[in-house]
Amino acid sequence: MGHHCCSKQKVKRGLWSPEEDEKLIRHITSYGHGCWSSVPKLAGLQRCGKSCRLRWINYLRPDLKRGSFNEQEERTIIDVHRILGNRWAQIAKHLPGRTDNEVKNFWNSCIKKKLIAQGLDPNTHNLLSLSSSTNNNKRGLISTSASHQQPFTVDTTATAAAAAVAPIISATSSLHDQFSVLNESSCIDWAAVTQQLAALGQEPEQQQQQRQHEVAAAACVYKYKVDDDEDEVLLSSSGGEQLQQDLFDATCHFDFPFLDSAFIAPQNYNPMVMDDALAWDIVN
DNA sequence: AATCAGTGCAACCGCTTGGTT
DNA sequence: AAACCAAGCGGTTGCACTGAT
Repeated sequence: MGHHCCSKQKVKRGLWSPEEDEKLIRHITSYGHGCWSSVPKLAGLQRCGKSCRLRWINYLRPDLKRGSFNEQEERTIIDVHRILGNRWAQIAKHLPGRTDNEVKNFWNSCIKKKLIAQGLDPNTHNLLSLSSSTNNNKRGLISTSASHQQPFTVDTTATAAAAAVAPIISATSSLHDQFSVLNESSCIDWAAVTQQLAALGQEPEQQQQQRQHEVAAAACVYKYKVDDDEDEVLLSSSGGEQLQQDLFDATCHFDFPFLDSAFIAPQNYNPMVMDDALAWDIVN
């Protein structure tokens, strides 16, 4: 089966030779790539434009960082994946010098297994035992973020809230059965979560910090709701007020806490939506 | 030494998105 | 509005490499 994009041409497939690499590098550094479909002809390559583009982006680009992922990068991938799901290109944007393909491969070959070994569902980041029940819920809190159709869909039922907060609580070992953080009105009592974190004084500082960031991230996701019909983000406060903003506006100006302790860019983000101010408190 | 299974990664495929005509 | 095209994206495949038997 040939490429539909270049079925007319006789194109080479498979691994690239050093000579082909050199031709592509020479061409792009001299003239830029312009229209990719014209690159093979101009560069003297018997490849399709798509293949050239991929080779350049994933392997030849000079700003690529080679070598294995470090601990910080791994942490970032896990944290961003928890929010965004399998949106590799988006995740890669948080890792300078890394490509979506690289992140995806690293996830599939390494991180996934680590999470499973830790008893976590790599798709939902929930405990494996909880995931089976929440998978039936089409609008699970963080789990549905794996679908790029509705990346921030939120289920505000108590079950979903419990599922969301479970990995955070369970990860703090002794708090396994502390689901009291969920109050009767089906909302997560973030202040209680914070209090319980504070009780973890004996936890190593770094671990404590990580845990706090996880709660902050979960708190943020909890605040996002996607209106299926309008394709807009509703940022809702627990008081029932709603602030509507364009999806892109909202996400573009939002700094996830695990990436930067400075957290949210206040000039672009309305702090009123963080009504219980957990995120501000625990980070600042 | 030969074979086999497992793993990691580069590359491909098909679909979607966005821009242009 | 429809058709077309290029670029981008995520899932999947294929192959080279490695370690175990």
